[in-house]
Amino acid sequence: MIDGRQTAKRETSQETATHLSQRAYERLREMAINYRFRPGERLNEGALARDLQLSRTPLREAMHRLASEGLLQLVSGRGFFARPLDVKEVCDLYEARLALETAIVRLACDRASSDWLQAMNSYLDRSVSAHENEPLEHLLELDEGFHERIAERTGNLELLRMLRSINARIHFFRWVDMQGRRDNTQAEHRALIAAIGSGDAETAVDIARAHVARRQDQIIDGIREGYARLYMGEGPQATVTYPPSPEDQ
Amino acid sequence: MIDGRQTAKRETSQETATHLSQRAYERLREMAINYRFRPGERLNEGALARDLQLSRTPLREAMHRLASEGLLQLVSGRGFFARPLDVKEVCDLYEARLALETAIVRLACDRASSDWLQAMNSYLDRSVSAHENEPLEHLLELDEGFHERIAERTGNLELLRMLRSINARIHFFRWVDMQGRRDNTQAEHRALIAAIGSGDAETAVDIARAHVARRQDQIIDGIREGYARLYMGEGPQATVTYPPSPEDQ
DNA sequence: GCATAATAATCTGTATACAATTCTGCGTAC
DNA sequence: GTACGCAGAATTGTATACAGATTATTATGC
Repeated sequence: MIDGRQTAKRETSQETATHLSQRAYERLREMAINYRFRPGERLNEGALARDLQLSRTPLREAMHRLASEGLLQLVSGRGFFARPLDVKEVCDLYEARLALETAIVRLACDRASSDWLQAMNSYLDRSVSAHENEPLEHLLELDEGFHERIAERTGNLELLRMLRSINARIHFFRWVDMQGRRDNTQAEHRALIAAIGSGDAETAVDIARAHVARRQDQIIDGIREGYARLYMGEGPQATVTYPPSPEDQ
Repeated sequence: MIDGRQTAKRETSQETATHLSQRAYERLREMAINYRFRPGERLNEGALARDLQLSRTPLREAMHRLASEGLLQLVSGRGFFARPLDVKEVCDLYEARLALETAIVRLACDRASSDWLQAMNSYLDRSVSAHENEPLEHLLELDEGFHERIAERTGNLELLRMLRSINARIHFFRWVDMQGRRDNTQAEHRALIAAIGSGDAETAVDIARAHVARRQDQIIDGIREGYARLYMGEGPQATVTYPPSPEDQ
């Protein structure tokens, strides 16, 4: 485990203390998304259960769900592992995101209302006011929220679900990506909303593609940078053990 | 690497003695896909565990995975439910499938090789020879296999994973759909492969769209027919209990 | 010193136990 | 006849126990 175990960032406010399995899922998900576990690290169920103050039964239930979402790996007989920094996988995810965004934007063009356009613009207004001296994490959340709102607008919960799942898995790499160039995406977001509003699907798709597309070398650079960041000043990375075969997803 | 796992087709007889949790997952997945459970039915963990001859612990782990894939529903405090026949959900799934297929076909156009084209045509040859007097289930599997092979060809494991997940969830409705019109999809499949082979993305996408697209009323008809089929000669459907709110996915 | 084998410690996968909640059936009131 | 309430039964959610497998550690040979 890389960082402090209890982040307690804002889940304390809601903390709808439902069932332990659900709580474990939420905590572990947040940790996996942000690579709080070393890539490829084996997760010790006993220790994790102690940290989260629950027993292994609900913990394992949560871990099975996360494995099913691609945020953990389950290796038969050896337990659960944090996902490794897999270049191919991240490239695939970026490509899949591009495909999803394209379809989503196209659908949104048919289904946008003037009320919705106004709401989106005011969302961007709020975002721009927060753009200076804001923690990067927050800016990224705003960006994810923007795209997920477009997906919501399609009315298609399955497309939304898939987009969210992908966003969770590339979250860390987008965060690293933003560290390098803290550029302004506002203009592109405005243009995208405008194109959607005018129902011009081709223009909207072009904007979206230019906005979300990453060249493979950019992605690889981001992963390399992320790797360095994760291990900067940390203990010996030789302790990292990779699972032999991803025979389970 | 893409197809490394057992394709969940012939594990029915003598289970490869992996872990119980995995076995429960495969069995339950097959049951859920084919609506062996009544829509909306609550699944009794004790009874299921007895039937599958295992304890509730691995069973629940499998159920959590299936819930995460949308093949079961988890309602807090009340347990797991078979997914209901939700018109909106199935329409969303068909629409998402169309979006995925579009993107997949477009990518495949760039990445098809002559060897691969030949393999696909021989796959279609084998399919056509099996087209008469074959159980519908088998024909549907051949069709799913055809589309998943195209997805494999993109090299993108995430797109393939998403397509498989969607196919699992609409499998039953496609089966019902095929019952009505046992038409020949071979010609369209041939044309699609030809278009992919010539690298003509726009034509390929058009063919794919025409091939997989379903109008909403067609989908609704299929669901209605499926409903009738599920309850034909069955007990009173008043025993079916729906979960009050899908507060978990 | 290095590789290999034997042994101890740890960990996973599963079964079982149990408390808290939910469901069921019946009785009662109106 | 319908609605409400309550006790008993059934079920879920979680903790704990334990066997088998895996990993770490020590011992041994060269």
